[in-house]
Amino acid sequence: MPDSASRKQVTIYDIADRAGTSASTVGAVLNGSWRTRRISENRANTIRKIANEMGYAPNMQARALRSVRSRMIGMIIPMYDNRYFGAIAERFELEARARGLLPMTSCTRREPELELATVRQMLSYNVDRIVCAGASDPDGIARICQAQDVPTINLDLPGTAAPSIISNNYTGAYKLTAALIARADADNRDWHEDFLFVGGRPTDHYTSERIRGFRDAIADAGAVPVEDNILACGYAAAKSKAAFSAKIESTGRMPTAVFVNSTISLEGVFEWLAQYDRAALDTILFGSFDWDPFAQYMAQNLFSVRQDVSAMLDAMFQVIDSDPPHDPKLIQIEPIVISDGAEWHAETASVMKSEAHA
Amino acid sequence: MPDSASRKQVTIYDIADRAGTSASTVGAVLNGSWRTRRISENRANTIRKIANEMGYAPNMQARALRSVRSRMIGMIIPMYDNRYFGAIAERFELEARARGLLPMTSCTRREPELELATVRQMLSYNVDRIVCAGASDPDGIARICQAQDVPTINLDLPGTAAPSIISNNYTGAYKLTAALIARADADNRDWHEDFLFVGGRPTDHYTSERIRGFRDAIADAGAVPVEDNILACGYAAAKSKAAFSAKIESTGRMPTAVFVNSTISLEGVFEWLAQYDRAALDTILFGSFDWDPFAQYMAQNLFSVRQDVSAMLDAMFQVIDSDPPHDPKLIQIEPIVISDGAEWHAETASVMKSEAHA
DNA sequence: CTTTGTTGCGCAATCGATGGTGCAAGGCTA
DNA sequence: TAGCCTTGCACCATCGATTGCGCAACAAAG
Repeated sequence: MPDSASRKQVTIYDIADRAGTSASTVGAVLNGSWRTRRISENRANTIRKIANEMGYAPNMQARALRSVRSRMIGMIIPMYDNRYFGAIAERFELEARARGLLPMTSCTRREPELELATVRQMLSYNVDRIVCAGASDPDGIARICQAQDVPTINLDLPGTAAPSIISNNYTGAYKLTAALIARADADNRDWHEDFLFVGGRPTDHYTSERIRGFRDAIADAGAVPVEDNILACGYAAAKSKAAFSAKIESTGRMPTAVFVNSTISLEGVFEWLAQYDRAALDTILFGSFDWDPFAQYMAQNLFSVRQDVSAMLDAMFQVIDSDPPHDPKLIQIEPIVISDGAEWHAETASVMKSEAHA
Repeated sequence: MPDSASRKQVTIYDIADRAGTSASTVGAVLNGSWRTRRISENRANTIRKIANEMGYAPNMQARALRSVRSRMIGMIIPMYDNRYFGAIAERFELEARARGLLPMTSCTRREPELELATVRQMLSYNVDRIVCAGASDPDGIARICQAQDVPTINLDLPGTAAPSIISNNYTGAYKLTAALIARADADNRDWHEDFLFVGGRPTDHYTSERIRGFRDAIADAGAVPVEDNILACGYAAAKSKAAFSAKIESTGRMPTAVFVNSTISLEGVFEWLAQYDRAALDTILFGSFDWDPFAQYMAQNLFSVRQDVSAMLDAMFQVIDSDPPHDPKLIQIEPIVISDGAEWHAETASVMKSEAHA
């Protein structure tokens, strides 16, 4: 029916013509406000029928222009290259769509400039809300968005200017460390001098919390954390590989246990071992903060922290759905420690001294 | 400056007020059409200065409403849970942004219904173009989009109604199979009866092409492909695990080599081996169609096909940028075989009989 | 001093949906 | 039968950017 050049989309005006009514009536019927506008049941039915026949779909640009709300929700996320962020993106899209929102996710590679540019671009399109997952500067983004009355919410990394939903990195690291210690003790292996922490930046929230959990778990096991064993060398595989390599060279022996701070850093450690000491893959106790299916099968003794993406996103959408809006507050979700594909339960959890924020 | 409720965004009217000119002049200056509208250099400069001061950003909804083009480009993709699609999404966003387009990627979980619904939703927002990556029914989608004059382009899976950029699955599978055979021969191991193909659906394009490459490589090596060894059991890890398990039980021995059709299927195979025969991880020759960093370190002898995402997306954007638009045509990009982290070169490549499409 | 051109810019319609307001027709009461 | 209320709908301004058209001012030409 629509001739190629002239008419691209069916509009309420087209429907109004066919139905012999006005566009405002059609609009009211099709957007659901017809009851309050006192359109008769009959007319509503005819209009809906015609709209169906003609294949009407609202022009969201026009709707957004007029009503200010666009029904789009944006999300920035560092990258898609690990299971954690992949799962976040997937779940986010699912939940957004379930609410009739158009999800717009964009990966910003942990580059602060790109994060800001992307947020500004999203604001240009009048997104109703922005989720900042693992953003470098969530408060800066929140400020820009607040200027345009667009609420934000932080995921994975906390901010002070908007509600934040994050994993409890402290307890996750504590439990992971405790699990490695329990296994080492069970195997009668001495870990006191040979327990490494590899990867991450000491300045970021994740890493500082995880190091705190690592230290506390060691201390609670009656040992003294060896500061030289904490190699917060950055995340990149190449960096963790280099740091691990240097450490091995300087001590001249393999560690008993290694806490690796991110799967990307774990890649580096595994690459080194696959290259220079394959056998060690079966003897070293690995702890990985973040889970990956292959990593899980790779080493004999790998414990992983799997962040509870479901729970995090449920909590986030609960905040989003809430009315009136939440104050900025921090919600921490407990991650899960996994060993051999199953959840690991800390018998030692009770000895944890301080779960509170530092 | 803007009081919270009244003014959310700076508009061309605000700027016009301040500059003492008309909105159309401001609009022309800020969208670049001012030269053809004969606005003086001076005025253009003042307007730009004021726009900067006031932090102007165009309302894309309004622009799209008027000019029909939205400067958004959509992409549907099956999932984010492997490196291949993750890399595609990341690269797509990068290139789109470089062209001033807002990328909108959405994962549709290989569900045809969800794919169509998502496409329709994107059309509602007037996206300028849609990329169908790994879509179940690219031609169906193309038809819907053509009705609204929105061009589509297929990635990863071909269609007939729009240009398609895909990996050469046939040569990839051929080379991967040849690499495994070469290794087995070098090790003096008999593979003739013990070469499995695991994973995928025999009806989909990927799988049928890869099976064809698998068969041809075996035939070209002078053997007869064993049909019972082709376990196209679906992709899911649980399915490949079950199929692999059943095969082992029925033959009572480990295969010499396994061609695994997707990393997700590889997960299932590795899971079974990690559970029941860890030692076999170091003896079986694995071929994985798709690359994963951990899988790469996992087994002693793993060859992977890494699809050339860079080349694919370059080719795709070349088609997108081209004017006049391309006819539907198929562009095949050669994937890369990787062994021990480095590209593997087929000495045997020359014996490949038919690289042509079946 | 009139005609013809050029430069520089403003006016107003337009895209499609929304929602305030107005108004006719019919029913009901006084 | 006038007055009033309810029902049912249409009219029109509006959101912000784009664009065809027109017109004033000034210069150059005749």
